[in-house]
Amino acid sequence: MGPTASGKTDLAMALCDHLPCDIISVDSAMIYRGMDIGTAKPTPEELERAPHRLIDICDPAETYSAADFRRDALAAMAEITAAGRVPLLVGGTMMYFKALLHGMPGLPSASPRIRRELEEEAEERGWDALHRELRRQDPVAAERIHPNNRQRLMRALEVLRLTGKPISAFWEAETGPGNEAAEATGKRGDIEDYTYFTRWQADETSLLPYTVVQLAMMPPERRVLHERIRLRFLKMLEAGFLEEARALMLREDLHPDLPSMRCVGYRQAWSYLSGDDDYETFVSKGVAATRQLAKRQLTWLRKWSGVDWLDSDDKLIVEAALKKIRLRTTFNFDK
RNA sequence: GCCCGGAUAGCUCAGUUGGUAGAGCAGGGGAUUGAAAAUCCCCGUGUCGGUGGUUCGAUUCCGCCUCCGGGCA
Repeated sequence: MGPTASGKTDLAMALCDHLPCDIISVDSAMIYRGMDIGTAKPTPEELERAPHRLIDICDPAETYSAADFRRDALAAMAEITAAGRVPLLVGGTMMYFKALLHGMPGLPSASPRIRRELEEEAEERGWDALHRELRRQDPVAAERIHPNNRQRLMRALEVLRLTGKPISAFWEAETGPGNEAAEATGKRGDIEDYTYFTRWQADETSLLPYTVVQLAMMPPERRVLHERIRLRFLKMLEAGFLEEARALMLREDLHPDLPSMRCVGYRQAWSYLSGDDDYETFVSKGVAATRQLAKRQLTWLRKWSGVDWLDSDDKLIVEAALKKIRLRTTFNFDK
């Protein structure tokens, strides 16, 4: 784990030279085909050397979710371990790590139809009215969801309409065993991807049937990371990032509101290529958006429990990582 | 050389009828339960270019100086 541009891919590939590992990407942007340069995806040569799973699994017109990731990652981990090897999960999408480690309550999948309806209602009645509706039907959720946060507000109302239950009941279900709401939900036939774990333990990683070693990497100083981010963005431009973005834009079926096109860099490239920003503005916005992403990733990591920290500037980072792995696991890597 | 504008937060600028100032962006902190590289919340002291003068008090008015635009020679 680590913020963008901290060097996760390099370390992971080096670890593969020492350990019988197969890599699983934990990255909500690298899942998209045709989005290579801007996502800092490993090169074809690197992928040849160290194959990554869960890369290039979606078309940019598609959506993917944390729950999809959890399902796919668990399947990949089962395959890898069945082959006697060790899954190495590498990425910076902390929500995916969380979904994998802690599980997800049995919530219904997104419904484009209901989201469209809610958008239309908001158009007529205003978003405040929708928040007041949530406050009436699910005061617990309304308390935790800021009225300005339309995305979450919409999700809470969506769950309410799909299941007739407040989303907060599912949150509570996750933190205790044998919860009534969770069990009731489990019996519903219209709920997909039922992944709720009734087994609940205090240990943060206990939901997975694996020994988990969590390594987080980051430069000791933020400004070092900022400089790496700037240089990497300039490198992407040299490598033809704008041509890649233009090719996506030329597709009739893609638009700027898609999750894929909202990815850092692609969103700013879209504005530039549409003529909304000049080149200089595009570059500075792209770099700033990447810094902001790194900041949010660090907010997750700072409070993450059970991580071993690595200094990404450390020349001996591979050795340091190996040491921590040996310390925390009984797996015999020498065999 | 002369004339006219500018000079205020890291950047772009607003403002102060004279009582030491505030927006956007950037930056920092936080939240995060099926869009998460998403979405949202909170955080604003800076010799108001320098220096003299007027004034109880100047970032604000006046003089000079420096720098940056633009114009005229």
